Amino acid sequence: MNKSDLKMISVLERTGGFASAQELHQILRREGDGIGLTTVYRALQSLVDDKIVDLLRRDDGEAIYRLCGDGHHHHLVCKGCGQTVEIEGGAIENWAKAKAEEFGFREVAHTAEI
Amino acid sequence: MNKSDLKMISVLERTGGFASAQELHQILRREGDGIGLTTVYRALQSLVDDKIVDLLRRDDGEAIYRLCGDGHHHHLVCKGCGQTVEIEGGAIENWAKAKAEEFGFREVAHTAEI
DNA sequence: TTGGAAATGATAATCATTTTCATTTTCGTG
DNA sequence: CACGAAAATGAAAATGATTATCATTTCCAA
Repeated sequence: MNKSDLKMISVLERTGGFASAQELHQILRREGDGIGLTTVYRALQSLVDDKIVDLLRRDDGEAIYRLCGDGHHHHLVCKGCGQTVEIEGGAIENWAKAKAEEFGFREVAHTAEI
Repeated sequence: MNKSDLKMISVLERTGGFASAQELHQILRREGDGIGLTTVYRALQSLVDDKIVDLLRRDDGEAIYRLCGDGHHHHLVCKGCGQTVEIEGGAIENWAKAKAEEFGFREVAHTAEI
């Protein structure tokens, strides 16, 4: 956990939602931070390894990141107008957990895009 | 729906599971088909547009394709040993549909990774 | 047969991500 | 403080999937 890691956590806290490495790099640059793209990728990878950050994928395959644990939730996104609704995912959690136990899996993680 | 499209459907039928464009191209080449990589990408894109093929993403972001409609299902994949279990997804379907209607969305599509 | 539209594929361009590698910073120890 | 090793950094090049170009070939209706 070095200076760059903390910097990335800070940006992710400020931006809230999801952001790609490239976007996070641009944001930091705009704020006057001369951090390099390489370091951004390295820090994010390190945070993902430490389970501090979640790694997801956009439709085009680009990696996007967000802080873990700020209350797990799901979204409904309209592909037409882009409107987003945040919803609680209790049902899907339970379904996943039940199915996992049924088949003898542990430590279940999941993502759901509706 | 041209000759290349049909060729791609045929390979996808033969390979069964998921495969990337590069892999499908190699398979065809191995079989003596001189089809070009460009055409493979174009045919797959066309099939996705026509809802004949599903486009998913591997963990590393690479696009993988499979035929739609061979019975919709879900998988549990152990991140440790790679073992895969296929399961029916009735519960998650229903949850998605219910939530979508609750918020006034239509034409719901989804993917779930457990 | 023929003329034009659609299909094809080699090649180059794009773009995110990873590697390489030389330089700088950090830090413990004498 | 001074020194050196180890970690961190970032510029630049390499990689690999995907897309855009564009000249050529195949199809097909008139």
